[in-house]
Formats: sequence, C-alpha cells, structure tokens
Amino acid sequence: MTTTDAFESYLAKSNLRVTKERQQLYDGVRAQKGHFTVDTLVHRLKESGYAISRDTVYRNLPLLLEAGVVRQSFRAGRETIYEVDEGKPHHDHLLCSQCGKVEEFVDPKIEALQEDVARQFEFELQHHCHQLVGICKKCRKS
Amino acid sequence: MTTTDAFESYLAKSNLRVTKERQQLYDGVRAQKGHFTVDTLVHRLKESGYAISRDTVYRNLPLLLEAGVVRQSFRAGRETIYEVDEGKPHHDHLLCSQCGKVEEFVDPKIEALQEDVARQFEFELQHHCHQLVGICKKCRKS
DNA sequence: CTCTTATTGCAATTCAGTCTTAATAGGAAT
DNA sequence: ATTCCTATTAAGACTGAATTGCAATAAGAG
Repeated sequence: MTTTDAFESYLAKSNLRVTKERQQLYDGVRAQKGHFTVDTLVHRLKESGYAISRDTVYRNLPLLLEAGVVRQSFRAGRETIYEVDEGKPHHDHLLCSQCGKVEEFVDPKIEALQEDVARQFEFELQHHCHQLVGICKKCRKS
Repeated sequence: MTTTDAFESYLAKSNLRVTKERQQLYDGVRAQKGHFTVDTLVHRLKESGYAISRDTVYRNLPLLLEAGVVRQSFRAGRETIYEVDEGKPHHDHLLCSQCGKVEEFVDPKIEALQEDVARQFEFELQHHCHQLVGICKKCRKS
C-alpha cells in the first residue's frame, strides 16, 4: 500500500466519499513541515492552487485525526496547533513562554506511568495532552 | 497573615489598588467549590450580590493566577476551566471523553520526570499542562 | 480635601470554530 | 453512459470566549 492510499482506505472503510477536496487536503497536509494551524493550512493550500474552504478543512479534520494522518499537537492561546502524524513517533511538547520556541520530547517512563494512572482509575486511555511550559536557556539570559 | 490577606498583599507588592471589585472577586473565587468557568463565576458572583462585570473578571484573572489564588485547570472545548489554588496541592486531570467526568491525580514520579526533561533541554520549568483522556469504567459498559 | 491616574463598565470588536442552506458532485443502480 | 440519491461542498451568517478603546469613576498619595 502506497502512502497515498492511507486516507483513501480509511474513507472507504468508513463508507465516506473520496472527493477532490479530500485528496487535495490530504496532499496539502502531508506537505506541511512542522506545526501548523487551520488558517495557515488553508492559506498554504490556496498558494498551492488548492482552493479548499476553511469549513471543509474543519469538517475533515476529525477524519484526518481518526485516520492517523494528523495529530492535535497543542494549543497556543486560542488556536489549536496540528502536525503531521505519519512516520513520526509520538512525542510531547516543551514550550518557551517568552519566545514561543517549541521542543519535542519523548519519555517512555512517563508514558508508562500515564498508563498506570489510567489503570488505577479504570479508564481506557485514548490519548493525552502533555505540555511543559518554561523559559528556554536563551530567554533566561535576558 | 490571614488567608484573606493573600491577594491584598500581592496587590500591595505589585503597586496595584485594592478595589471593592477585587476584594469581592477574591471572596467569590474562594467560595467556588471544584472547577469553574469565567461565566459561571460571574453568574455566581451576581447571585451573591457582587455585581462584577465579566471584563473585570477577565482583567483580574492574570493577577489571581500570579498571586496563586486560582489555577488554570484545563480546557473543555473552547472554555478555560479554573479552580481555586489555595490549600489544594498540585494535581493533574483525567477526563472521560464520553461523559465529561473529571478525576484528579498526582504522581510524584511523573512530576520528577518532567523536571528531568526540562533540565535536559535547559528550560526553567514554570508550569505544565497534563491531561489524560480516556473512557471511564461506566461509559465503557455501554 | 484635592488631584492624579489606575480601574471599572459598556459597547464594539476580534477570532476560532460552528451552523444553515442551496448548489454540486460522488458513485451506485440501471 | 445516464439517472438519481445523497454526501459533500462553499459562502456567509452566526456563536461564544476573550480583548480593546473609551469615558466615567474611585483609590489613595500628598
């Protein structure tokens, strides 16, 4: 299965239609490097000649999330930040409250402890949101 | 120092005025049990005879946060959920995605590992946002 | 008591995200 | 291919949380 099929096979499985917009959205999303917001995504899609409405993006985001194409990364103020979720392993974020710098980290021990907590409360863990906020080295110097 | 002075001493230290609204806001906030949103807070303040505008609440929330009176708890959809930050030790949240149930947990090992991560990236940790999302026992049965 | 200026309430505004609706197009059945 | 049903789309109105500008008010220093 080529990577191009990932979203289409999800759509087929869910009895959803493969539209031009969904294909373009999939392409556009995968072209994103790093973190992005819905607005920047729409803007970049337009630049690439894909005129997909903001609503269509919003409507299809749950599908892209479900299909494992994108991942809700974190929230910066009002905006939700997304990132591509293909190939890249799970990780959490460390943000600088001064300059907005974003670092990614993974800690298997924390992941395991999260599972323990969920088990303890008899929850079936679906996902988690874990952000550390602090001041980076550079900002601390000024 | 009585607990009533906590906010006032913070205001004094910061060269901010002690207004009727700030005193009432402080009282009102401390009367909140559990989690609350800005709107519910304004509503309850009004019920208690404290007619404080929503704007004043928004404007003073950063001060209350800074003074350690309230704490940003987590976000539910668009709304920011707050909770009183006096007496209560730090804790994180476990949410049920089906029924919205909120459990609180503390794990000293996770806390320590967060410090380790921050140290590794040379960040000075200020706070963190840690929510586990899953399905609770009751919801899993239906 | 007076005066300066922080603070307040109001109204207008912003902005992410949602909803409504009419038009369009996917794709199954024929 | 053609028809038809219905999912999906774009446009724009709308929502609700949060912010801002401004004129009126009141804290508290002198």
